[in-house]
Amino acid sequence: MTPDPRHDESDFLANYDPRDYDPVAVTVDVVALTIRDGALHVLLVRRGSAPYAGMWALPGGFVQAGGPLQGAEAEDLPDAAVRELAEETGLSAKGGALGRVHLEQLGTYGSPGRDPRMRVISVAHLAFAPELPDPEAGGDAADAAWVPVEALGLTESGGQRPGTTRRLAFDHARILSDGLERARAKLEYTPLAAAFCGGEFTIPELRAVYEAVWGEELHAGNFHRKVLSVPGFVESTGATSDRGGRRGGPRPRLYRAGDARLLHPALLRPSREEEIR
Amino acid sequence: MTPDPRHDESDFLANYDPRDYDPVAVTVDVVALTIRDGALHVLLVRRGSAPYAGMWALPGGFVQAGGPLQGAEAEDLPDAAVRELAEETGLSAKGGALGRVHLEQLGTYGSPGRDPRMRVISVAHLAFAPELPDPEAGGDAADAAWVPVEALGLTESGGQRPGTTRRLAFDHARILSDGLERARAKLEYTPLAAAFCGGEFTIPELRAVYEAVWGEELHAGNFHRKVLSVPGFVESTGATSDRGGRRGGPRPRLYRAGDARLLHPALLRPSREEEIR
DNA sequence: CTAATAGTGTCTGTAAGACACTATTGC
DNA sequence: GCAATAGTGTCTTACAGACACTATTAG
Repeated sequence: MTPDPRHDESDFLANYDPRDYDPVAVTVDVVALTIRDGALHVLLVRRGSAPYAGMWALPGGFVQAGGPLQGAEAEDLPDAAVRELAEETGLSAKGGALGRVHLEQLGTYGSPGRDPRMRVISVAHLAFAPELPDPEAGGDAADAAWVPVEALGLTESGGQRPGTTRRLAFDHARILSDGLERARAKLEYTPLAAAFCGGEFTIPELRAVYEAVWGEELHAGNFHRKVLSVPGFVESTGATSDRGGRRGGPRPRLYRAGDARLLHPALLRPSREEEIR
Repeated sequence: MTPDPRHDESDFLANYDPRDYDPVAVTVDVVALTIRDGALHVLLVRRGSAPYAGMWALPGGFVQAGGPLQGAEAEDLPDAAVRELAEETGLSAKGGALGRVHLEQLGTYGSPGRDPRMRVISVAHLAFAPELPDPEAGGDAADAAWVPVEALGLTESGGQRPGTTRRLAFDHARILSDGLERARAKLEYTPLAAAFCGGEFTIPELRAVYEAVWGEELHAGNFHRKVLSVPGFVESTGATSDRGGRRGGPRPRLYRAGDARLLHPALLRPSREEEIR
């Protein structure tokens, strides 16, 4: 427990000059997912300035470091993610439309050369949102929209198929692919599918979330029984929806999210045989 | 697809001056785990300089940004993690003792104030290693050692119990707790337990890995059957160990890691009932 | 009316966990 | 010899998926 006397903290700060170091920028990017018309959508902005001007990108931007030069308060990473979502889409943060989104860290992307301007480390986040209004472009964004994930032609290797009209900037195709895989996995063992619904939802609505994220049809009867059998997944409100299914059928009952943080037993995807090896 | 003409890339670079921005530093830290004497150990270094001089910390350090000031090549995040492991422990990288460790990104920690010197964003990594030699302190480290995780008195909330002698610097107790939880979860649905063993191992050795990481005893017979029944988890070498169990018993057969990347069905922890809510 | 849907019942195959048992080893 | 261990057999229970069926709704 003998401190090395070569340095102490005041010594470091007295001798430290940021101009001695090559600069690194830190950004946050957000993969914000929602369900619209039964299909999985991601929030994208069209870039208004170089690099990749005109291409589509995940909403994001620089983290406020805090310090004397820019005067802004230092912000935590999740706060930066929410701020960027709000700034570039016109959606209001706390208490507003963004108040009910689930947000978690996805991963950090820092390969040299991923941004042509300088060394940029991006901390990607993943958000699950209930149906939100159309965004309004703001900040550096020339446009902003909920885009069907299907239309982006993502490949397993983190790229986009040739011929896809909406091209993604930077390594955002890779980040989005990773976010989708995380979302698919999280639906298996957490109750986060409910984060895509509002406060109250029916079991068929919940099933539609699973089908949209997994891209597979599920057996309605077995799904219904499974959801109710997992302790804490959903709890009944006692009420009944005021409409039946889209093309007929009885009025489903209403539920809200339960208090479980993990699903046990998990709700596994039907066809995972291919991914195992 | 009309680029906003206000900026182009050369414009940005011509007007960009890092001195206009508050500096941010990016570091990598590594939670390196191994099994020694049937107990889970983590690699720690004792800090030789402020801040937190004399306290223990995860091995880690600044990422080489690349650029004219320091002259170093820009390095990718995983490469930085391996380099820091090598520098601070004397273990040799590629091809050497570190060649067979599993390394993955754990998460990024960037709360303002987590480093008293300046704004520091740390990209934490998680490593699973087979039994490695004792490390030799290097770089800024006054000491380096494999430390039993049990001796660190970690609490669920990411702190350390009062009275624990080895105190962890920065938010490293939180990072280590997160790494342990990730490790426990990964053993359930991936074959990564084999990364803690050498190239060949017996089923009882593999069971000892699970018991050390999960902190629970497993039923030997059922574990044996389960491991062999999961396709691709292990494959037989045909050989037999040259010794029986520590206190007698037949000589177990030898296996090596199979080609599965996911375990299906998963090998679930026995007592997860408490964690669900 | 017709077709689709919500919700429940039932059956079957698979797998996990408890227990039992044998054969083989270290000490 | 004794105690511990590797590996296998068997039984019970739980659960996922397939199928069937009824009641209720939209159009």
